Amino acid sequence: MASAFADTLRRRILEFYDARARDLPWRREADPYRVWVSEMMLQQTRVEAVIPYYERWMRRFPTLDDLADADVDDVLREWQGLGYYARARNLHRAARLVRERHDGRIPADPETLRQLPGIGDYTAGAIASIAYGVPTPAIDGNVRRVFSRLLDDPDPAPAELRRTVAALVPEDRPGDFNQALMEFGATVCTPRSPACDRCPVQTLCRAYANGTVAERPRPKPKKALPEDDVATAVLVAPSGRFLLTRRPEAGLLGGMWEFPGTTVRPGERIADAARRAAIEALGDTTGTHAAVAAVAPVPLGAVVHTFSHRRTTYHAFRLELDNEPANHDAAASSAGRAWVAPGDITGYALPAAQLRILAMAREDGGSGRYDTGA
DNA sequence: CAACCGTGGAA
DNA sequence: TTTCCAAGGTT
Repeated sequence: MASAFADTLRRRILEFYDARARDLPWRREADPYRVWVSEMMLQQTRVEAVIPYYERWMRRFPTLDDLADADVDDVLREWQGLGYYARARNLHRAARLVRERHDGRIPADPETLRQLPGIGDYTAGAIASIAYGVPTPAIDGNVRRVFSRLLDDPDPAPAELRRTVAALVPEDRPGDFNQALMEFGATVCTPRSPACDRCPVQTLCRAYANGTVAERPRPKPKKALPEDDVATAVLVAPSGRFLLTRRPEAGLLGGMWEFPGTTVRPGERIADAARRAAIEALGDTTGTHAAVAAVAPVPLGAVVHTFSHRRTTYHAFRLELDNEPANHDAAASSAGRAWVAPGDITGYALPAAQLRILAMAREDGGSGRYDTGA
């Protein structure tokens, strides 16, 4: 139906965008690489949180070649604090794939984009429409919410929603239209307390007419967060270096560095678990097991951290070795283990909770202080 | 398809 | 303090 509804919606949403669009760093030029990076960072992440990361990223990796040439550890270091670290790993891997399979040119076709790691339906549509002017929809949480209200549908079916939006995307300004819908959802048709009194499409909104705006879309039932306890060992050498280990690529915080830690077993004393974490992290090749076993773990305190799907309490302990361990080389970091001098810590990508543990370790200052923490 | 995957700001 | 949840993707 090439209806009055469609025409009015297109016109008013684009008028809104022309008048109210925020001046965001990635909107200054439609370079495909810049659009791609911004869309990856914006996945499940607020605009305000992304801006400083985007600016820094573009100074560090100005082009796709700069990114493809970089080590994954440098990429993760740049992503540190932004969360969902698989995004950074996927972006890095995809950059190399683009160079190998697409002659270094980011594809314009949504289906081709969709094949790259980290790019799903939304991101493929966003890159194609914004960077290349391809008339294809880009349906994110904002767009879903906007149409849930416009149609007064508590739970729009993805396939039908896609058809609906696709029929509305204008041939001349597809990227602006997609961004306009998102901008509208983010600044006017917000999840809580939407600004219906200054809504440019209020007269088109069935939920507004029915008084159901606050109930659209229907929220998903929330699940309780599992909790666990992790004993963390801040293992310090006489030189002041401390041990970091790299997490496996798959799973939580994949590829990030951390102080050695282990989940506390039922009935196990937390200090014993911390010592066990240190011993397991040192591996079989070192002769320091006995030394670790003889050291008394000094409690530094606890850090409670809420992830997307679980709450973890890190119980941190300082363990000071009497003798300097052998392998100090940075080359050892390839083995996923590194003795790091305090001044070199900025070279390692650490998750938020680990940075808090590091701060506690520095406050404690070392030998002789016995802060039992919380 | 449901679970997994971070972080921090707002209410 | 707790709850919500944000320009989603992968398995």
